[in-house]
Amino acid sequence: MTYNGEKRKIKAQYTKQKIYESAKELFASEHYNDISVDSIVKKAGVSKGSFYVHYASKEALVNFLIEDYVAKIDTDYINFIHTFPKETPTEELFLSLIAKITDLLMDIGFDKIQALYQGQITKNLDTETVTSHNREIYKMFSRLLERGIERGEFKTDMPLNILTKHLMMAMRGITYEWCIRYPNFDYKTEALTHFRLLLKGLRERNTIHEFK
Amino acid sequence: MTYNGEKRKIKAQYTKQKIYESAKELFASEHYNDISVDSIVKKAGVSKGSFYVHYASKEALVNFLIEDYVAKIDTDYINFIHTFPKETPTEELFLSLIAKITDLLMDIGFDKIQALYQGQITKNLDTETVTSHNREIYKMFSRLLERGIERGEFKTDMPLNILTKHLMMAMRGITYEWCIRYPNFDYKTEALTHFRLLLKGLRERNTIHEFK
Amino acid sequence: MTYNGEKRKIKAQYTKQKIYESAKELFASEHYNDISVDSIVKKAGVSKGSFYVHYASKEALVNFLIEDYVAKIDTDYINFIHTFPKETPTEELFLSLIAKITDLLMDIGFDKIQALYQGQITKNLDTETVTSHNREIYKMFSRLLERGIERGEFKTDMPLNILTKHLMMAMRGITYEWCIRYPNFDYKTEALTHFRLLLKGLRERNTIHEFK
Amino acid sequence: MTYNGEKRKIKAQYTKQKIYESAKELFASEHYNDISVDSIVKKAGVSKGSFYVHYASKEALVNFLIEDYVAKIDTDYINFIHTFPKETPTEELFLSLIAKITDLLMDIGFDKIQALYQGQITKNLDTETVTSHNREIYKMFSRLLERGIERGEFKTDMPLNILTKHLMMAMRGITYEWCIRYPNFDYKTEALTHFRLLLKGLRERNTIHEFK
DNA sequence: CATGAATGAGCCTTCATTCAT
DNA sequence: TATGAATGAAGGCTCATTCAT
Repeated sequence: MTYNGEKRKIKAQYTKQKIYESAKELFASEHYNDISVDSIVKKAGVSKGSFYVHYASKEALVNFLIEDYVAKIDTDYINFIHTFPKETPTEELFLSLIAKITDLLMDIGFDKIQALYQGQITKNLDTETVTSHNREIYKMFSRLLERGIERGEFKTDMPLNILTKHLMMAMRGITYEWCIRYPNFDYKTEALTHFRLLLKGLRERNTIHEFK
Repeated sequence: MTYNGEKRKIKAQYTKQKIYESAKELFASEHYNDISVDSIVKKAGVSKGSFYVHYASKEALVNFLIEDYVAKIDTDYINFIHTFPKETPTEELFLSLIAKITDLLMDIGFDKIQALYQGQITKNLDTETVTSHNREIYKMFSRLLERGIERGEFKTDMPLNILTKHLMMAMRGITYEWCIRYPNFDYKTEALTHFRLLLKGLRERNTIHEFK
Repeated sequence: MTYNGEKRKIKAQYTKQKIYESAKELFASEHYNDISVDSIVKKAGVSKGSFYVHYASKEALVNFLIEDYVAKIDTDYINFIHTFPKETPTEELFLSLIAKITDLLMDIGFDKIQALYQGQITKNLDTETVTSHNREIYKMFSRLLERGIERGEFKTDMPLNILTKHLMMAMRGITYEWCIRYPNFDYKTEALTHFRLLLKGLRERNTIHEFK
Repeated sequence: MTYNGEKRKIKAQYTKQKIYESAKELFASEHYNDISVDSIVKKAGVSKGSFYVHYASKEALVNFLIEDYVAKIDTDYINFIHTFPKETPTEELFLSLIAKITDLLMDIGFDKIQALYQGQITKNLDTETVTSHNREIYKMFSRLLERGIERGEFKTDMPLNILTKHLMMAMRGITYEWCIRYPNFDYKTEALTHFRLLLKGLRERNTIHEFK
């Protein structure tokens, strides 16, 4: 390993990064199908050949991009619950989490999220990574539900994991709605309203009749 | 006028149909963006020029495709409620409608619905027809909710139209989920479960605590 | 020749005429290259097949069109000179003729004339007919020049036919200018000014009268 | 930087040149509208993609073609007058300029000029560059007229700029004539004859000298 | 005579990928 | 590593002409 070799490696890394950042920005500002290798390398100020030195294909880069988004989303949830006092009602915690998620996604940017959802349905994108991201949210949802049930706030005859999946599906549904209604859709407010509606059905009560 | 060419007209109609069917099949088997006029005419066994004799543009044909799906969907809802006895609980009616919708969409075919949802988020497609289709479901949902409230089965502090919109959003969300999880997603069952969950929150009861 | 045969002939003539008229209008309203057989038959309300029954090709029809314009232009020149009293100065006659020509061409319409000039330079059009039209103007110019010379108003050391050709070329040049400058070009005024300039060079030196 | 690829650059330039030359030849041998990217690349022996590596569009290439013609035209006028002795009659200077212009245009080639005039009347071409070229000729004409008037050789009651415009129009008219009469039109001779005629009208009346 | 469906070459442009330098 | 010229299939669409009815 010579000094020169080290330098080259660093420079190469820098080039790769430039390509990556350019793609990221384009990904944010345009529709998925409008992004071309040409536009990426032009923005990055590198040659097309360089692109293929660092990434096997356009699709490969896009996959990295997705993973990155996912990683960012995952970042902050982890210790979320611990910031709340123990006596906080679980429903309140839940709605706070929803608010946090919507804030985060809006922070990431509508365009990227739309691209993500487009990608998912177009199947051009690897859903593996996206699914893995959801695992983090899944864990949060699951924990909160568990907490609610343990504390006697929630009651359900569904298995916990099934219930969790449905709440996640609801969250995704709202996000899809945001994607197709933007900008005429108040993402956060609608999400909160929707989850209030959903959680209502989980509340413990003394009613008797159970639907079939 | 003997030069009316009845035979030719029939043959022409056949050609148009062939193109239509080919597009339909491709639409079902491939991703929306992968469908080309070339692929359509090749499959139909006609010339490219022929395509443009019968359809103004590729987009026009796709719109016809969508409209037909939508028309098919609309067909059967109309007299749906009337097939049920008066004493049927509204929640049961509701779930039957959900079952009907999912049956219908599955009947139309996963591929077309996916294309529809793809189109909506990609904004390449005219959402006009789709929106109008939803109006029919909207009316059904709204009517059922009204019925439930009137009969003292449902209770809500939300305005009716807001509530209706949220239920529709939920339905769309489930359908989106179907689109991205297919074939590992039991559309009908999941939809029913999800709406059971949702409707639970609407049930009249004697509980006191109201969230915030 | 049966009655039916007669009727058919008449109807056929009518169809041909309809096609002709439609082409004429399109010729007037659009650029030459934008006229398609499709647009012509659509406007005429006949079938494409009919077009080829009556005209061998698109080009053939266009040639007929040109001939028609030319014929119209020719119509009125013929007895032009005779409407003026014998004592009218030839220069005045000349300028009147220029005014008449420009009036006529403007009456025919800028678009058609432009198409004509376009056609001439693009060589898609048969220049035969156009050339023949010019023969009429040629005759007029030639006669007037002769009159001027005979009456001692004009003087030139050029042969009459050469001189005539140059005046015609000037006329065409002005018209070309009109075509490329339209609508910011006062065709008639500029033509008159230009010919005043040209004719000045022909005036006999000891003549006194200054035109207008 | 050893990956500069000097050789490749040279080869690329050669390719670009090949495309350019092919377009030039087609431009010369065919009608403007018949030139296609396909025909150009076929003649050049390169791929269609290559075309778009070197030129943004077909129109862009055509514009380069025009600009180059124009640039060539502009080249030599500048110091033209100074090559003549001070005592040279202005009319003689004028006719020399006309001769120079016709020589130049013939040198550039009939085909290109025809394309230019075609483009101007078809309005498909940007007239910007063409108009700017004319500015140079305009200046020359204007200067010569001024000289003639100052030296008492010319006399006119028209404003200088109007007169200049008419002379330019005459020049253009002759060139248009050349375009539509070629090859049966002696461009240079006719232009000289025509301007002799025109300038005759400008001569001061008491001057004696008769040009050649 | 009239019809209009059918043709297919042609149009300009885009783009992911390859490879000699 | 880096370059960018070169590729060529593919994209949607136009249009003069033909021909079976």
